[in-house]
Amino acid sequence: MNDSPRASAALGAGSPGATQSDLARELGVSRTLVSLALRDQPGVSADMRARILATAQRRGYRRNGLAADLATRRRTAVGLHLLDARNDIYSTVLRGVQEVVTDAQQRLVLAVDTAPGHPDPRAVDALVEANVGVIISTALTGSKDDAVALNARSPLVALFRHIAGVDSVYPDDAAGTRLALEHLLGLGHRRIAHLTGPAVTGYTTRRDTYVSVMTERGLTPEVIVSDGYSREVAAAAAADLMARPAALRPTAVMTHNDELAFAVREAAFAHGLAVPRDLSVVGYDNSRTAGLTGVELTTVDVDAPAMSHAAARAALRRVAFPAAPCVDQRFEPSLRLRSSTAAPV
Amino acid sequence: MNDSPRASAALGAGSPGATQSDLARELGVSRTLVSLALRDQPGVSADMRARILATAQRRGYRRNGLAADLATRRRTAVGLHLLDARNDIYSTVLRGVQEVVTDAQQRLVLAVDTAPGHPDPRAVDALVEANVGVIISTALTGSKDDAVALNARSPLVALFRHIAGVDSVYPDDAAGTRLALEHLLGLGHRRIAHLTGPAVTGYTTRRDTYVSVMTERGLTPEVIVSDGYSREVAAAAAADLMARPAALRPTAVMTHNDELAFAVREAAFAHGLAVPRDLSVVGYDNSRTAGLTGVELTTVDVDAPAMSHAAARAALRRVAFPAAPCVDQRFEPSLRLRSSTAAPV
DNA sequence: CTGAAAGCGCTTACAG
DNA sequence: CTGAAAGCGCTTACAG
Repeated sequence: MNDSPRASAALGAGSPGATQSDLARELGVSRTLVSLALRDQPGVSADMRARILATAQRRGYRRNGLAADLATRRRTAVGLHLLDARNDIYSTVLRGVQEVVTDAQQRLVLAVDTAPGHPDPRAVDALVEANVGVIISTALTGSKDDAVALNARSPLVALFRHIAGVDSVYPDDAAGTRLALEHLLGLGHRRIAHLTGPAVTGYTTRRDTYVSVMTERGLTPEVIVSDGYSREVAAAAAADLMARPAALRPTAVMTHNDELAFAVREAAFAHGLAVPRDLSVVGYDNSRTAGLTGVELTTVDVDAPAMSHAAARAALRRVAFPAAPCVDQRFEPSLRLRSSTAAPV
Repeated sequence: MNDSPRASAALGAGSPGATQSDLARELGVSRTLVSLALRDQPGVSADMRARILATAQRRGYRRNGLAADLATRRRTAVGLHLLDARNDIYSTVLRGVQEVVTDAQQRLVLAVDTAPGHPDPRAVDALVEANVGVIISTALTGSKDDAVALNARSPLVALFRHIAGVDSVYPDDAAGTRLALEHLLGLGHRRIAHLTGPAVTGYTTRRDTYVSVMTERGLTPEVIVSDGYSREVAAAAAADLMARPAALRPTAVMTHNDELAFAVREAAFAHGLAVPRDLSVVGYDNSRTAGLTGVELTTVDVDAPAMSHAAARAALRRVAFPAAPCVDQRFEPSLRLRSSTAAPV
């Protein structure tokens, strides 16, 4: 019952929140002194500092980080703007960002856009109202001008997208797409479709590159658009594709992300098609699920953990040095070969 | 270039942040009036209100929610304390909570405990310093006393765990475990092992029930402990189990969550065992991954989306009515039969 | 080394 | 309907 320091401290602390004023009053010193001591700033005698710290400890003092930010006129919290947390890749992002931000003892405020393709200004607004000093966004689906304008008001880190004039951490999507496509072409596929999300600005490199590569090779590109980026939403578009007669069906599908690839797989199975025998599927992201036995999705690995760490560090840097030059960090993707692809029969 | 209202608004807004004082000065009125008008409070003439709103709009005024909270001495933000965001189930929780919190126009502050089993007080402290009004925690791995003490300082909503005296939203784990076990027993399994996470207080109902049920039936329970709850960390324990000679190996494994079940599957495959022919596996959570073709994990469905919504509503209620009676919401799990279980050979 | 004053952006009584 | 004053919990010059 008494073996847990946290429990006893909490119990001893009594009701909510002693403030610096409370401590100052109890010790008969000024609030300034308390503030200085608590932050380990110079200008306090060792003796006084020790007394203040001890009292703070005993009273269970907890600093109000928000009030401190307000007084400082600094905004130190990091905002994270996610597209749809159900995608595996965003869990990875969340974890990566959280690790770095927590290490730096900073706050992480979250906003999730639930309607991808129709970016919700409320999500970003909420972050701005929460007074964050920087926003890491994986959901910059607007124009570059929009992003640059937003960046001018509230610093931005674009994750997974490159925007000149804004801190950007992103994969080389042209290279990644080529990798995937060349793999399929090398296998002998010619009817290769591309399943992508809603036609939002930004994040179009994968699609554009797909079209270019196909055209270069004298092949006909076919872009299928899903209403969203989650496997649930994409189910309809995938089902339509699989319902075609064999002659009109692609022999391979490359998707904008792994979630869409899962939708294609499920649709294929539902139509009695085997993967990769009747259909090759290659995803994009190398999410954790892609590697499970029984799934084994060939996919483009963008090293999401590394990119998330980089984005978080860029965010922290931006908060610390508002005038620092823009970060422009491009990651080279690699192809992760698994068993969802094979030569067409 | 000019078709986006957001872009033009942002561009027109100029540099960071007009405050209420700025608006008041520009209009030659008091700050009180501006504050009232902006919050749509009574006591402002329609005319004045319109002028204030228009100016706010034009200047790109953005309310500082933190300063408002400070002035009000109210804490309205919701803190979410997660165990390890990589588990599918936590993505679902995050999404569910976010939906409800966003609808209520509230802030969501996040903390993730990366070292489950060794709960990190920093994570909760960070939330408290962020001045949240309530913390939804899926990671209450301490004693009930600890939780009750914490609750006294900063309101808590226990998600996935029942703690008397604290708002709790949780599955009936005894029933869920029985469902899973009876399914395996009905299939004819007798050597059934249970894979669980680190021996932390809390979240022990599944394990305890497993032991009870096995004992009731005159069978020998065998609890295997993994160092953590993620598939990566559990790989070692799962590999040990699968490396046993067939006679000592269980014919079925029931796990504390789906992540651990995935670890068991992979270990089984790595040892040349087929699921369910050589080994039946039943998970717990019905995460999204469990339903993928090729995975098809039999698992206990706890309806995580519904529980997350309930937890978020409980949190909002607690912020609005600090003295409200405790929520105690128990969900009945159901068994989701898929193809990872079969009769032993 | 210590303290009194002013202010961050907001809201809440209290007067007029 | 409108405004002057005080305060939320903190920090930052500025004096002594």
